[in-house]
Amino acid sequence: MKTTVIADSKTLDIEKTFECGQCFRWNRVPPSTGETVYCGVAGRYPAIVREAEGRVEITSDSPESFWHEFFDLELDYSAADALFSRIPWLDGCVEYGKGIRILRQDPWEALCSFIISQCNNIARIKGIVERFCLLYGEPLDSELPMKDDCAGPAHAFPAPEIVAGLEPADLEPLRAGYRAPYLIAAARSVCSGELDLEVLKKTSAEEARSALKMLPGIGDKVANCAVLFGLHHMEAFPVDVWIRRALEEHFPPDFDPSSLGEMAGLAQQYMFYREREETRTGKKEIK
DNA sequence: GTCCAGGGTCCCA
DNA sequence: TGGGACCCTGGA
Repeated sequence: MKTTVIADSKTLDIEKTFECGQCFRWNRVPPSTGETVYCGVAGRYPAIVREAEGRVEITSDSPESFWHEFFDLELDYSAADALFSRIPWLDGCVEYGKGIRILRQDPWEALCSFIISQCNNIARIKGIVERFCLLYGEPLDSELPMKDDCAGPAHAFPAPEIVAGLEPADLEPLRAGYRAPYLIAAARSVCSGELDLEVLKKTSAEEARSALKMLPGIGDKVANCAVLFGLHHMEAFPVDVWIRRALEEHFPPDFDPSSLGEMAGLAQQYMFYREREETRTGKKEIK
């Protein structure tokens, strides 16, 4: 177990990164003075991430290189930021969202998380994911001093091999409703080799999207989220109710998000974060 | 207590 | 192309 500094807090803003809706397994620990602390699990590594005095440090068992990759610190966002900053309203989103990183999450976990997300709110999505991990995820050995809402031993995300052997009734405790059969179908497709998520990382975003949409319960939105957040195809641009509202309100009717280029997904996260934060903090009324 | 919307998808007219 | 059904929950 060791603690290492992985970034300055301008490059990586952990609050924005964990709260911009791309991940569901990181929880804020009630704040003590002057620091922001989250705990969660990435892959098989439980971790505590702390931001204070302009630095982000991580306590975990995993090598520093793992976290560099997870937080996408190798990729330079500055050219994309500059491009987005030339577009009215989106320039403000860049300012608002500076420090967001598109996490390199496990593709299977991302796929399941966004299957669960459909027609659901973020608090409930997190609850379902949490119960899923507790019930069917492998308990992880860790000396990490989990505390408060991170209490108890951490669990890995349930492996597709486990989920493939389940029946919808086995998932009833999740209270995932009609989404439960979709999770099982996805797991069976992965286990049979029909759907190979590692291969889809290397194909085009379009090919990956089409392959995912063959599965039941996966339409445009969920497929795009899995492609962006799980496969790290940065040009994917998921359109949900928040983004639709933003596009209608702030862009010309013929605006094509693909004009935002190969990093369009980053713009999507900036927009999503601004829309949600402004609504949450009351700077903006919901229509 | 009721009502409604929540990072959708699918099916059928 | 549009509307309803699908599960369930937190907040108004």
